[in-house]
Amino acid sequence: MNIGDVARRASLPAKTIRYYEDIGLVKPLRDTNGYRAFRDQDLHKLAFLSRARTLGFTIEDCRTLMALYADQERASADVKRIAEVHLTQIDDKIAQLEAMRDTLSELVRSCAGDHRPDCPILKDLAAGV
Amino acid sequence: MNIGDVARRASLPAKTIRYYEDIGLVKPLRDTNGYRAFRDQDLHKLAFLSRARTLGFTIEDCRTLMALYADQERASADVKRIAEVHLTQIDDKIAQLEAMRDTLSELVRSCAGDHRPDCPILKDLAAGV
DNA sequence: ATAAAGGTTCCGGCAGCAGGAAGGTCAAGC
DNA sequence: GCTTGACCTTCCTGCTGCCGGAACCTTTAT
Repeated sequence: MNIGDVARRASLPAKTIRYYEDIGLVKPLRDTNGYRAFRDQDLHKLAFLSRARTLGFTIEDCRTLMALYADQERASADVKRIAEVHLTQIDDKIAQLEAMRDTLSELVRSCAGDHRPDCPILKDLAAGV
Repeated sequence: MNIGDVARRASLPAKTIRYYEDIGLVKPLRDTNGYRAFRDQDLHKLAFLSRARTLGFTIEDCRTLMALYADQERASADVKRIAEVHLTQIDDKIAQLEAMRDTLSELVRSCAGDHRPDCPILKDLAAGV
């Protein structure tokens, strides 16, 4: 398979796949013409990556997860721990965004949004020092 | 005021303040020794920036918001529009993170997390192609 | 023969800073 | 007067996870 094929099948941009090769996440063979030659195993890894990235795992997490996936002797506890830490970070991020949203939506609600200069949003921003 | 003073008062790292000067958000004077000399007006701008960044506005949004703040002829509608767009982006981001969280928490819940290799999390990740 | 649609490498850039090197400056204490 | 330590300065690199584009080669179809 050429890069275009795996790109379509793994739903990843070709650019991203080249980058993943660069950082050693996947190691396709090479045809005599210099084209990357992907095996099923490579496609499988890329699909794994695609899914893991969709779930928000960092590239480094992905690297670890793939190593665990390949290791028949792994303990599911190791996988779970990574997912739990990641989950916590997601929760933190959500909380942070919700705090922004709450403040912002209140400010937006209280702003007339007309031609006049008076604006509670700017007032809030400038309220600091 | 030196950079350390405003850093403390605006709760911003000195590094960040230098960066803001670099990109033209604030223009402190200079003492004869080369030190930045911040006026109250500069401090005020930095506090404004600090608050706006806390609410997640991009630097470019901040630039626009500060211009509107300075413009006595502004229409509050212009400010509100920026805030609304930003709010929408925050909502999108939250929705995306919640989707991740839902999937992930279910996977974490279903994983035994013991010494055995069997792991629903990895199974999900590899389920693609 | 040529053109379109693939592929290749390499370089630069994005946001929003942080870290660190190498050095100048200032106030206090001995 | 000298040192110490806390400031300050500029400059350069690096982070995450790619994307866009240039300049060029290969394959396939007409």
